[in-house]
Amino acid sequence: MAEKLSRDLMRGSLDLMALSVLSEGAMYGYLLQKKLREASEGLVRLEAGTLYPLLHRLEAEGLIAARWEETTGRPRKWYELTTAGQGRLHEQAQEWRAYADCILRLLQTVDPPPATV
Amino acid sequence: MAEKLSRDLMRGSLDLMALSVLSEGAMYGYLLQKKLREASEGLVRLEAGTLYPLLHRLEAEGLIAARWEETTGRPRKWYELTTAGQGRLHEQAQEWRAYADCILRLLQTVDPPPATV
DNA sequence: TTTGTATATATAGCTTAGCAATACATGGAG
DNA sequence: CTCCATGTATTGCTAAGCTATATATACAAA
Repeated sequence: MAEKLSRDLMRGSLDLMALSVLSEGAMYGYLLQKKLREASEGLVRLEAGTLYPLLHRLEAEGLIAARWEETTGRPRKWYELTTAGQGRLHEQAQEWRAYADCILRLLQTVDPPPATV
Repeated sequence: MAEKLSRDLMRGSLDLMALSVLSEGAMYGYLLQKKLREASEGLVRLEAGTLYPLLHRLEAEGLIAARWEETTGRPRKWYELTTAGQGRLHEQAQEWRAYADCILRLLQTVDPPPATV
């Protein structure tokens, strides 16, 4: 299992990651947590104290919609992307790519990859 | 001029960016601020209230060393990478690349680029 | 039956990074 | 002389992620 990323590195990208995973389809929190951990190969491990406030915040912003499912077995709160959430996802994805390009360009001058002979 | 990145996006990467720019050579704060802004094409604009506490923090961690230069013109505080700082720079650069790979992989499934015909 | 564990959600409080606002001082241009 | 870019610094605010804690259920093991 890869080492977990530092908390500050993930800051500001967790919204994007959550929206991204949720774009696969409706999901409840605990499942999202596991999916994100698997999709990131263990790099991103959301703690419960991060996960639920995050979901509440996204819901308050109207980016995801929640629905309790209490009939089948254990009660779970299912979330899905709203139209606004899909829009935000694409915006943030684009911003993130620009951001990554910028940093990777910076790092290139610092830590050049081994010359290809 | 490109739009400034959201504050949270940069969080956790500013240390890396500062160390990265400082790896070009000794520099004082105000110059670092400008260099980073130019190198990022305006995406990363450090505010003074971010810049100086950041430098103090890096110095307290022993990653950069400071020296006042008061003889020539305006007094300036020059910083340069320590050996520890160079090590940290390479560590964080590697961590950052892993992080970027992870997110870009996530985004790929979400927002596939237009098919190349 | 009881006990333990993974599942499932939630919140209070702490820490900390980036920022706005403010302060102070200097060099050079007009 | 005045104004502005330069140059460093600090106080206090905000907000995100985390730790710790709380609560409750399904299921398996003893």
